[in-house]
Amino acid sequence: MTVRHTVPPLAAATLDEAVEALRARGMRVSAARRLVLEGLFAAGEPISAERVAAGIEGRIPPSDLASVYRNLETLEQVGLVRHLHLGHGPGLYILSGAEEHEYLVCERCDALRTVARADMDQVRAAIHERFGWTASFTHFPVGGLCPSCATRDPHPPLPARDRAHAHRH
Amino acid sequence: MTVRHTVPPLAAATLDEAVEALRARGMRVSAARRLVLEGLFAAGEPISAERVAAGIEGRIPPSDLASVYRNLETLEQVGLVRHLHLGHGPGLYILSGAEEHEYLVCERCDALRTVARADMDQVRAAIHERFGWTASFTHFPVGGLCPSCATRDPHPPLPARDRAHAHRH
DNA sequence: CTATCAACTGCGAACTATTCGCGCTTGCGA
DNA sequence: TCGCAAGCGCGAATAGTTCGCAGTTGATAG
Repeated sequence: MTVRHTVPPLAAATLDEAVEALRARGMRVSAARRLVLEGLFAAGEPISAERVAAGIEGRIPPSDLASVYRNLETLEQVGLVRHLHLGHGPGLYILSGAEEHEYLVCERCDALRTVARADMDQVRAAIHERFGWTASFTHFPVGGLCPSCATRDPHPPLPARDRAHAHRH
Repeated sequence: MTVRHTVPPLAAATLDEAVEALRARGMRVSAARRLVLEGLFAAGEPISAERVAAGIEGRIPPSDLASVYRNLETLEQVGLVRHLHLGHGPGLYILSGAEEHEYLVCERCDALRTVARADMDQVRAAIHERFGWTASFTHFPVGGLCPSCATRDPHPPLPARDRAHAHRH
């Protein structure tokens, strides 16, 4: 996860394509590495290293967690994989698909919306115009409130799971 | 850091005001708690729990890290404090000032730009119009490339700190 | 087809960030 | 000024991730 988010994405449509990309750079295609790729192809959505190592609910054989992390990092350096953060909890990894995705998360209900990069272009333009920043929501999503949470009371009385100290008697 | 980012902010301009806010909710103002507040007022920028506990380079007496975390959480529940993530590394805490701040980080050079909430309103509007999301960049910043990194080569040849495996012989 | 050897693996331990359990202390209302 | 729950400080636990190292293996040269 220590890979900078400035590596150009390298889209591979299939496992074989990804494998080719690795070989083309003189990198080995070990069993463990191939397994990580298989896992990411099988998952098709952002997934934690832990879940890959555990075998993605039986879809691939379980493997060593440290190796999974190492391979995710390697694949990320190549550009085949990227990671993102959707709130607290572990980092999530995903293949850099042909179509780049960007994300919006609801900080109240954790709803996740995945959008094509192009759908965010107006927003990106607004940011660029105002701040000169070339924004990207692939690493950090757009946070905030989803439509339904925004409509409901935007500030619930209390976070529900802990109301200690919240009284006055 | 487990506090939802949906707690309404509570701005306190001075330590005394913050202390008053706590008392007004029947919460105690212990030495350790006051120290955390003093630290945040002294720092005036997003700061890690670790750094608060260490005494902010001698500006306040050092204190117990677990207590600092507990107090930050408590203060966050009240709305006096919020935290954000600027890349990897520890969460950073800051007082919710009178003027809400939002952030942009450069994912290549780590430059941080702090802007008033109002400055982001056009961007927020663009997001709202397109996705219905009520965006906020206080918890997750806008990621991307700062003006100067975007102008220079947006994809440096390699992340500099690790070019192992990067050859073909 | 086999040997070679650095890349890679798997395992355990280390590390960073954060939280918990618990017995002692203390802020504050009565 | 007393009582006692809120809060403290300490140590241990937990989650997520990385490191060190001895053993294994994929890709190439022969």
